[in-house]
Amino acid sequence: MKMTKDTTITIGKLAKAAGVGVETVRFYQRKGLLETPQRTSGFRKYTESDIRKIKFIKRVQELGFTLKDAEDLLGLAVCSSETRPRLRQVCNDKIDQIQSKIADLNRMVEMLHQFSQTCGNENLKDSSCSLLSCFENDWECCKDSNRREKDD
Amino acid sequence: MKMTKDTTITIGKLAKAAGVGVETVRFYQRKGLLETPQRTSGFRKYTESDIRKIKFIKRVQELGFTLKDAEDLLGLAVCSSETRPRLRQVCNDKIDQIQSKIADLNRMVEMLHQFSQTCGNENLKDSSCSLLSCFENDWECCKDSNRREKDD
DNA sequence: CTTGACTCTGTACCACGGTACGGAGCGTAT
DNA sequence: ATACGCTCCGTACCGTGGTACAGAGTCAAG
Repeated sequence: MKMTKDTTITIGKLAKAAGVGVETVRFYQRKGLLETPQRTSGFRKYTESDIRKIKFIKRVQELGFTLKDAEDLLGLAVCSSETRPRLRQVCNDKIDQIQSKIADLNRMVEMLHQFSQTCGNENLKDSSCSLLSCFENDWECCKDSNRREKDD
Repeated sequence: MKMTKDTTITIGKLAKAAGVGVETVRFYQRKGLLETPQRTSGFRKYTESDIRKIKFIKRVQELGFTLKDAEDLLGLAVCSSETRPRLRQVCNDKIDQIQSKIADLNRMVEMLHQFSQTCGNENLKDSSCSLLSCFENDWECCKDSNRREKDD
């Protein structure tokens, strides 16, 4: 069955197409991530675009973001001259956020590589290694500098 | 006060030093992330290395990993010829995991940049943009290919 | 030797992101 | 027209990662 722009589907079809449970769809609606759909005699009617939205949400989640983040990003999906400045802001903030995360992840991979090479070496005597101290030496993870403080 | 290798501190000092709540420390202990500490007349005794561990856990979490992941990584902290092969495996799996996440995040930044440039353009007429379709065109996020299937 | 700050245990509660009912109503195929 | 499958709604429950008590014990300073 070819799905056109106007084809409508029920919640079960939507859920299946998007790879989630029916309850999840209703949950997203309650949370405001999916707008309240049209109904035919009480049954929710969905379209292709809802499938895309849900898949989008799931991808965003997989990348370590929250449903709130997903909502923000979905908010970018429709923009007008009114909303544009605010949306650009959200967008740029998100980019910064992601890039700093990428940098952190890269450092983490670095450390794991290093660990794998030095500590995974059969010739080293036992207990001569510690991932923790690897991190300490080269990664700022265990120092207070340049991390957000939390002194009340 | 200079903290030597043998200095012991109470749970409150530990929590403060690591930037978490006392309850969190006890929670990590219950979960097995921190081993059961020595006690003096009922009070838990901690050392510098516990501070490092907790900070490590928090960093790992910030990068989008679970406490279980943090536990695995902490497991790498002490290795012997016995455990080494298994630890290398955990380590390498984690590297793969992180790298695939980095790749995804990079694609996401790409898309947001693109969105910011095309849709953030004041000269475009309203509603001519959609983040969702940006993603659809260039990112595999909304296609089923090369993603884990979920058909039961 | 009292007072105050800390610790102990256990249990309850919280937000997030769902998942799983039960008891209805609806819609289509035979 | 009746059965079967889907949908409705509400509410309850789950795992994760904490947070917040209450009521008791301990330690150190004055």
